[in-house]
Amino acid sequence: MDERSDSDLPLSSAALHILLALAGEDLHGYGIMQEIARQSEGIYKLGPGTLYDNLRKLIQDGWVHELGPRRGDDDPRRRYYRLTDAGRNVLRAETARLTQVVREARLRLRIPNPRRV
Amino acid sequence: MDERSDSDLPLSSAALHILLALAGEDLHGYGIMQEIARQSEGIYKLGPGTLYDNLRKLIQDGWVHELGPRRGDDDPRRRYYRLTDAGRNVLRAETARLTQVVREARLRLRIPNPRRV
DNA sequence: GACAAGTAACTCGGAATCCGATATATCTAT
DNA sequence: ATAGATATATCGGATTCCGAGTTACTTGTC
Repeated sequence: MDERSDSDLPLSSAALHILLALAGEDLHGYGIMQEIARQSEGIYKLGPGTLYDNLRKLIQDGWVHELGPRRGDDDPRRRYYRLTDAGRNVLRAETARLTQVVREARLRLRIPNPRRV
Repeated sequence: MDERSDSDLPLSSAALHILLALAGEDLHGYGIMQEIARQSEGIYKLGPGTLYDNLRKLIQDGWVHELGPRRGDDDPRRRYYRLTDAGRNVLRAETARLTQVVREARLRLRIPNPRRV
């Protein structure tokens, strides 16, 4: 079980949220922005600058790859992106790391652990 | 229930870890670096550049304040820092936010929730 | 007492990242 | 036909990161 993508951690908030959005389904750029806003209930918003900067880097690192436009009646302007296996792995590693961080924070802040998360 | 420090979120990794380190006890700069390395088991390391950049900003924002050197046999070079109430509040808010992020990630990655965190 | 290693605070400047304003064009509904 | 939402993308200033380096003190050990 190769678990060490640790040198890539921690992910920036932008990268984390993009990977998280793509973990559910393939999305195009605009869709990623909407999905992130939806998931975070508007707390975390990401503009086009940050999105495309990050998308470029994520592709370069091999964590995301571009699918191009879909066939069918889909809007042909859309360019879809998909999480790679490597991308899924870093997201998994970052989730594990954040779990520890949250646990530590709960301990220090005396916030009781939820019975069910 | 005033819960909205949301505009300050998300915290950068550096800020989060500094606040987290200080949530346990007052620490001096060097001690913060060590505590962070310890907490993350060496995964996340923070050099002096990032530390002091962030410390300056955290103080400016009123989330941390400086205590100065301690009396007694303590190393007189040490300058201690303490988390303010406001700092504790943002840390609490960020913890809540990250809890959601982790939950969402577990869902999407099909990682089962732990019975006890 | 001399020496080394570790502790401690802090600066510097290049690199990376953020991020909104802006541009351009297309699609959808009235 | 028009308006508003959808969609991709760039640009450049601002912010942040971050390690190398600087200075100096403390705590050993020989």
